[in-house]
Amino acid sequence: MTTPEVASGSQAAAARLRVTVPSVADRVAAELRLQLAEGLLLPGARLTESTIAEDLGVSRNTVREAFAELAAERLVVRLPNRGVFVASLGPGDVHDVYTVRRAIEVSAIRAGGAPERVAAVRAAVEEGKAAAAADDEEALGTANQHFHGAIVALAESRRLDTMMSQVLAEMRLFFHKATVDAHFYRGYLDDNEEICTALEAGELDRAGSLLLSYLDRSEEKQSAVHGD
Amino acid sequence: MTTPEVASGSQAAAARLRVTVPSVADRVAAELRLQLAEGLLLPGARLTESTIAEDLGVSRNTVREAFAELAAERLVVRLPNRGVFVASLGPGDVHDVYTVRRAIEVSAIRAGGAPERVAAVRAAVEEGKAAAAADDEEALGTANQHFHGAIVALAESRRLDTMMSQVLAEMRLFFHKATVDAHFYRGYLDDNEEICTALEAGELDRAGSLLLSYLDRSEEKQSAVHGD
DNA sequence: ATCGTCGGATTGTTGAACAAATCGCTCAAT
DNA sequence: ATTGAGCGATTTGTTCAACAATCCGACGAT
Repeated sequence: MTTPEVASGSQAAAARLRVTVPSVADRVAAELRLQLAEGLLLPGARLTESTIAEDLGVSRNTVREAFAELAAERLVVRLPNRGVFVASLGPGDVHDVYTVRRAIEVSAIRAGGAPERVAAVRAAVEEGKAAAAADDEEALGTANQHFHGAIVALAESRRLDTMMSQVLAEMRLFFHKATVDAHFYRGYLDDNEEICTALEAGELDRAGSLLLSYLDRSEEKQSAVHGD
Repeated sequence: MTTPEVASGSQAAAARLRVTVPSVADRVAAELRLQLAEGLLLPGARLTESTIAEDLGVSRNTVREAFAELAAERLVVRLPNRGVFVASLGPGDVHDVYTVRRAIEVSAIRAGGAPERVAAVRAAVEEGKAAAAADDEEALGTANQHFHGAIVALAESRRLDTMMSQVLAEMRLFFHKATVDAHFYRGYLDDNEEICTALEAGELDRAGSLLLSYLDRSEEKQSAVHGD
């Protein structure tokens, strides 16, 4: 075979197995992603190429490539000739994001999944309960994300997985405002539990409906926080 | 306001209204996308930076940025230190792509849509019929894509729209093989018709089920063509 | 207050350079 | 015959410096 085994079915595995050091651009992107998630860079903030290049000790061109990555993930917006800014989501975007989540998550749960995938969902539920018992709001938030990530993972679709994680990354951008209410996720614990048991019982349609109603309620709350 | 109206709800409109010449990198990416769609660049083919830079009369760095765009869209795969190659999808990817389509399209049609959006779906159906009458296989294919694009558009979600067009772009990559059978789409005309009328009648669940079965059959055919 | 104009700062793009990695080949050793 | 080391050519990854184009804010004229 003259062409290397590019993509194809085994690409995911190959990419995962391949021993490769992430490029500098990738590491810059990762660093920025981190700062984004930590709320160090607030929505609307400007990212100046030269500044970041100096701060991270890399070339401006490399920063540029990193920006391209982040822009593709919608974490950042590029205004031609004006610069890149941390994406800020308005009410319309909140609805849009939830529309995507409804599509992805409901579809995944409706199709069910292998037992070990279902077990992963259960694990996320327990993780949430533990976090609640420990009064660890931070852990509660990540547990919630694990829960929804596990639901998408039911579909065993590489593309759906990345779409979901991108959407979750987008949401983290404005969660920093939302979590002023410390008990934000607490109310969803029972939802998750109920959805999970329905899933385990094979009542997929019911699980889907529950999930759907959860997402609707969640969207409503988020919209409220976001001055709709 | 110190920060420019970045993103937020009105970003889509702003981006659409803004008078901006696409950057050189964008134009390079567009050109490559075109060649990809035309089948000029076959899956597995290598894209050498310097060659393309010369051919299009741009800098190698600019080509690099274009590659980043295409890689984000999965049209191209980047193998570290080895180069970028036209993505080639294996049987697993076919299933994956259809999983995404099921999620997006079914979700969109189940939620229904504004009358003018439904009308757009109808228009795509008629477009397909006209193409069939004219024996224009090319037009038949694009009409089919318009149909499914219109279905997703029902949801009025910017993100779902771009996800769908990316998936369709991915599919075009291996449609070049699939369309050896000239009557490929012909059989789907009746499906589209039926789905559309169900949609117009407000029978959303039925429309969803029909669409789902269509996608399953379509996947099966594609998998068969792709040496499963 | 509104409207040009001008200067500074930042982005977009280029071209050249160099280290590092990969590939294909030769050639010797087993 | 196969393996493996070595080597040269090619290509990618990254940096740097430069320049045009664009944008922003301030300043000044009306």
